[in-house]
Amino acid sequence: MKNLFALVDCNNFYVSCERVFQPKLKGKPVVVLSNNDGCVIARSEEAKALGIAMGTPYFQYKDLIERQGVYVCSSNYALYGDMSGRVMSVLAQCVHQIEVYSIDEAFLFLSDTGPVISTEYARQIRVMVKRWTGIPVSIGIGPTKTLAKIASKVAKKKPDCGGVFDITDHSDADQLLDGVPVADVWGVGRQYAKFLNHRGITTALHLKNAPDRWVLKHMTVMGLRMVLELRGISCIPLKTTPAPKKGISVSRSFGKSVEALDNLKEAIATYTTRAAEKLRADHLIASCVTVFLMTNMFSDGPRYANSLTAECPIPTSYTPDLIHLSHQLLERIYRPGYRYQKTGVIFTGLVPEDRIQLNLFTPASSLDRNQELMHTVDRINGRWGSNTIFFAAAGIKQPWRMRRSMVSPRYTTCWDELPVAHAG
DNA sequence: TCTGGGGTCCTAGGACCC
DNA sequence: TCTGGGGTCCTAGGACCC
Repeated sequence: MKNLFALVDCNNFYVSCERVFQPKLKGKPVVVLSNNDGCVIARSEEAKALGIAMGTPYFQYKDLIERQGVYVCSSNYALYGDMSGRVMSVLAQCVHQIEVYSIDEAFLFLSDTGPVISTEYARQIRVMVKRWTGIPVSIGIGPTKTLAKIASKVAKKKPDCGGVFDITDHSDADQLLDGVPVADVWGVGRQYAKFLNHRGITTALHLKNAPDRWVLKHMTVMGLRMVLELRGISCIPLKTTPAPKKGISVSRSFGKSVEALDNLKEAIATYTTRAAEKLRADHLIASCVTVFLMTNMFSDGPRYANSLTAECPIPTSYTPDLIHLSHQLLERIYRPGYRYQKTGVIFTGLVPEDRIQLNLFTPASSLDRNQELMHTVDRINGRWGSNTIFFAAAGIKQPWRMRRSMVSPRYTTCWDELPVAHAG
């Protein structure tokens, strides 16, 4: 029996989302910025051709961007998340087993008992996704996830392959792997790339042929798994049901640095509120809360970073209790006299909400009341837009809010911002 | 002036126990 | 000079992903 993986990868996903609703951006250089308009996190092909690199701070390109007329978008995750869901639901209709790997990627499992394994079928999937969502994708096929990943990169680069590349069809896969820089292998990041290059392992083929024991010693079992996958031995199975979450966190950099404890408390209350919403959406309660804060680690000036974790008296998803706890933690790590750049909250020890352990002093009825209150708040905010009801602790003016100066409308998730079609 | 956010997994080393 | 051995659990830190 033959089993294969296909990796479906949306091309320049965030840029493609913007282009679906702003067709004037087609064929033009476009970049999408991270939160706070910090760095470039997506680029159109035209922007890549101008030499704009991934992850580089926006301000470094301001001149180039102005000179070349590059169109700039602040990131709009409400839009991208919604578009992602649409792409994934099309894919789910095409195969029996799918792993949604990230906002813009999914692995499909192809076996000869399921849908037909063929580049022809993959091309049909591609056309369907484009027609139904407007998003262009590339598809790579291989005997392991790692090889499917490599194949998808080839699919993007080869002009004549129609967006689909099957590495198992390739007459000389080794020659192909020799053309792939080792840094492009899934699982090889900056540190390993430096280490490997230093030792003469510069291509995917070199890594494939590296001795097992040496790899195990220097790159742990993760490295060995990568090598075996390059050899066509599948070690990383498809995860069709998402693993239960281990943590939920919300953090943001400030639009400009913050010194006052009161402002930090507003920010922490805001992030805690958001994180608690996520908890309840997943029907979870948190046993532990961590709060962290830090100054800007890039700038000169005095630096300070700290974090503190505490256990909840009883695991909960009740926003007021969580804000109370995170404020206590913040006050304990706050030091006056620093210009803070970022703070955040992390919930861990997540358990399903129906497994709540009562303690002796908390009557069950008050928990029910709290739960009902939160449920009502979530429903109202879900219906009328987030922050229709909010906690006073989050503040109103929020001078610390992040920058998002060039954000596009929430075309698909907000009634007031639907795209408008003009006749004639 | 201006450098994202939210996750995962693995390992080494310390604490603790018998 | 010279301080057991082996297991488990937890945490911090480091690597990675998109």
